[in-house]
Amino acid sequence: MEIKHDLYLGDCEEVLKKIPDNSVDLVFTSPPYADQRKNTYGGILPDDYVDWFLPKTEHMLRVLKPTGTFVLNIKEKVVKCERSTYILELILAMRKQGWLWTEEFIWHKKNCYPGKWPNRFRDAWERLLQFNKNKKFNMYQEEVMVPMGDWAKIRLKNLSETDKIRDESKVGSGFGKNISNWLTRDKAYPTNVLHLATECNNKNHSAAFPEDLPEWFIKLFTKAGDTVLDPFMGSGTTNIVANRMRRNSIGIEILSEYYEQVKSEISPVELYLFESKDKYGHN
Amino acid sequence: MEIKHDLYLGDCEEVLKKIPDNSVDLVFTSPPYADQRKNTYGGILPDDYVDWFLPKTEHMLRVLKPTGTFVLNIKEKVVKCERSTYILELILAMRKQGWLWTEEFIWHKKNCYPGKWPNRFRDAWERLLQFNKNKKFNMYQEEVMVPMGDWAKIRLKNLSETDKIRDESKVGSGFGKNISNWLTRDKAYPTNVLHLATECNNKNHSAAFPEDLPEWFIKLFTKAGDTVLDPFMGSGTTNIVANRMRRNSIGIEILSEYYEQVKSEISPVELYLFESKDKYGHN
DNA sequence: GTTCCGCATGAATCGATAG
DNA sequence: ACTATCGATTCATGCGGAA
Repeated sequence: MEIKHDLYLGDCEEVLKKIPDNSVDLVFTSPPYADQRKNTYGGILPDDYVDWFLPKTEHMLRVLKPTGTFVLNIKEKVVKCERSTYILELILAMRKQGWLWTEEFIWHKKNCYPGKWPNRFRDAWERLLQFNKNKKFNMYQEEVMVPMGDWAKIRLKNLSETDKIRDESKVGSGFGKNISNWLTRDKAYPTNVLHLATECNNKNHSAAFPEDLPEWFIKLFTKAGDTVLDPFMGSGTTNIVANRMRRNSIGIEILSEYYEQVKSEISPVELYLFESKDKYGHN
Repeated sequence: MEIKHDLYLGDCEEVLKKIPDNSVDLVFTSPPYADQRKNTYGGILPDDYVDWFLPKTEHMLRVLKPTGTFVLNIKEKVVKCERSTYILELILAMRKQGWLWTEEFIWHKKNCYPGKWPNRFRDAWERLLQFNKNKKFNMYQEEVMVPMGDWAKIRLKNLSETDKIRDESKVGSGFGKNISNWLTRDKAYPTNVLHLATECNNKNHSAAFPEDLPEWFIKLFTKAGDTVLDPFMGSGTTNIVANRMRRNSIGIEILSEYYEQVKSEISPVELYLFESKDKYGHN
């Protein structure tokens, strides 16, 4: 299997025009938040954010496959003692553009930024907005299952014969139903709340998010050989993870410093021998 | 100290008119969500929700003291494979009404509703939207501090194996690493993410939220003798907790069944002897 | 007094079936 | 085509009775 990584230096809106329609399986990105990272994109004012962002999502909508997903990591900051509303407005505007707002995941940052203020607590969560083109999209739920709670071990350890027969007793307790399903089960599906530390165990560079974050969504929404796009590449976490997971990736970055750094870390083409038990594939 | 509880039977918009301006320290409520509770509250359509709710928040804005806070517990449901947007629109509309959207807390429901669908995971969080009249408002942060030493001991002892695996599956981040930090400090400020389980009452009596939820916000935003209002009282959790915490309360409920039940549980006036070490006061 | 286990019950959501 | 109802699915928690 051949995995490619296309890294572009330039403004994301311009570069996106070069990418063909319906060619991307997952867009995962964390754009510069309003008024943040002033040095890179010049610091977009909260009031201007929607107008600045919409032309870009227009292109993302075009390049995304019908079965693909767009995951947007973002969190509004506080301006004059209030949460900014530009993300709410962005969601409404993107729906008018044709996106479906499928879900909002919460990233709970277990070790969030420290600080103390008289009128608020530390902000320990960010939004992960899921958008789609269609109601039907690819989702590989089994890839992100988590160990089941301990109660299962304790409760289902020694089931009596009557418990197994309880199928018949129509007391819809839910548990009587298909108890046999539970006997073999040691994993549960996760929820829409993700518990991840913010730790960027990167060597030196500060990434906007930990590798676990793109990894989780790449596992969930793509399979090996698919294509992942990050139009605001930054230090390239998404692309590096995609490479490790044998997904093709496209990265766009406006700052040559970041661009060169990521370029030096990822080789544009990697060859993988066919393996019947592909760690990240779905065979 | 004399604590009063005024319970009203009737439509919340009508009853609110009787309540004087600037008389309430905290509004904590969980209104019927759109399209939910059809059997009891008739079920407001998502498209009609903002228009239905705004006249009520207009009154809440009036009755709230300038230093007071409005906490709104709500979560949009899925309609045709998409999250409804009426809450986003409500926030924008309330700001035009004069509210400040100060913060959004997350209630992480550890035991959320089960189920499995091809295109989404279980919804494990709800919004707790904080609105204020002014940038300056009362906030008693010390009252909700988490006792670190004890918490760490208990937490570590009771920590299940799966918690360890689920949490720490990541880079050697630090489960053991931080223990020493916990032991040295007494208390820590919480964040804007609350971890509470929903109450699963085996009894007849069902509440929309656990008592811990209003308790936390009552501690945070009021002191003993202050006044708490819940315009959608339901089973009266907010008022019952307020009573226990020696806050005056006002409850409004449109269904006589709920109204009578709560009325039988709370006496309208309670007298408390002065105590120098008031468990819930701030002396 | 503990610990253990049976059990009911959730602000759910989708797809199929019925009017 | 469009809405209304119903069945199937799923997991964590606290209560209460038993050991």
